[in-house]
Amino acid sequence: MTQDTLRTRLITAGLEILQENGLNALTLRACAARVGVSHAAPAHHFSGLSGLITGIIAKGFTQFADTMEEDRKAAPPTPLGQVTGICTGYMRFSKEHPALFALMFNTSGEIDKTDPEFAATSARAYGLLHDACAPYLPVTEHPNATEVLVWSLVHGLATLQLGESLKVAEDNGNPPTIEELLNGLSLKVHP
Amino acid sequence: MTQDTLRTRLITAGLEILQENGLNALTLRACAARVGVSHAAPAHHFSGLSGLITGIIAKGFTQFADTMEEDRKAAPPTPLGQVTGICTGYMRFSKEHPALFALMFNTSGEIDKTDPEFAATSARAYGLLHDACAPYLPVTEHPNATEVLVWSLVHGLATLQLGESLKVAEDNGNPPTIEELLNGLSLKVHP
DNA sequence: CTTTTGACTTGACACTGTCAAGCGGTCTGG
DNA sequence: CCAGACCGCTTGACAGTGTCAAGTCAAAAG
Repeated sequence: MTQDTLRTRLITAGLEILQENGLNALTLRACAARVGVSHAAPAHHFSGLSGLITGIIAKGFTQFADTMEEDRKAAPPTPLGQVTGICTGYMRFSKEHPALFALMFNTSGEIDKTDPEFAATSARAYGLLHDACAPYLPVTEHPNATEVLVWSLVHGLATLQLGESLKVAEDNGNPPTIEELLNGLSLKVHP
Repeated sequence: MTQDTLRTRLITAGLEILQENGLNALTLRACAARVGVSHAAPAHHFSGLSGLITGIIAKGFTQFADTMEEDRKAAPPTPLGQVTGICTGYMRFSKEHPALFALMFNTSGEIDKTDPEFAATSARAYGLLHDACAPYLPVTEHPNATEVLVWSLVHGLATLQLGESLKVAEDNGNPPTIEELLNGLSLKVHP
């Protein structure tokens, strides 16, 4: 119990630090200090920094999936409405939690992908996108082509927008929205 | 002269460390040690670690543009051939230099975007993609919609593939290639 | 009541980036 | 010709990081 609450509190502290002070402020010692324990306490609940990060990311994927599901439920029940809702939630999460989003998709490899909690929460997030793409025909002969297309598109847009890379392409105002781009794809539903 | 060569050698050392030992091995002291100077020598040529990283990224964008241009020149001179060549080079660079690619598009914000060398080399890379998309009609009413669509798509695919996130969507073998996905977009050329 | 277990602390270690001071050449001004 | 300033670089220190070993201390177990 005490063990479980400290573990949970450390993850919560990490999420708060991420939100308030950004990615490079996320530190084992900072999490411990925020919770009010010694700097070595986290070692009894996580396998080092990478373990804590894995726990934070697992929790992050839950929030991520919640955000996507929220926007999906508020969208019209048509195939296009559902996938647009998922992608709108995808974009919204990346803007509301930029540091967490960057950490979750960090390719630096400091994350234990065999962690069961991580596997479960990330699978749920992927399942939402998968289901939203299911009504559509594959855009190529590859069976998963449509979901890979949509996922790559929304993820690339979120990442580039977060890094402000897209600003060079915005000679006039804002970039196109994910909703506009999805409309432009003219996806065909399964007959 | 000596100043310029040490600056260049530090950037080269950083690129090598990135390639050989990954992102978290990239260190001011490691770069200095590899070149054979003291740990404080880099401070005379870069404004701290962020300055060195900016220099490495600037050089990285040159290699990035070279890779894209190389594949574009080897592709058929049709609009679809050219944009496919650019995107193939984009994917190839991300696979051949994963750590550098991750660093270049790191949203952690430890990079000085006002650096003139960075601005120049990144602008060249963007220009290649921009030009390859120029023959196509915008996919929405937004004038830059097509290049944002293509850029997001290829960047998302590269990033997700690098982080091995796409593996959950690959029930059967490999994911669709960027070439297949571009074909599936059915982009229309300007009349 | 004693023992043992486990959560947590304390203290140390190597490593990081950054800063101040100093050294040793080279170039300049007289 | 040659003192003095300058500049590239070194040395040494500092706070901060993750990680490990040892110790503390209360609660559970015998």
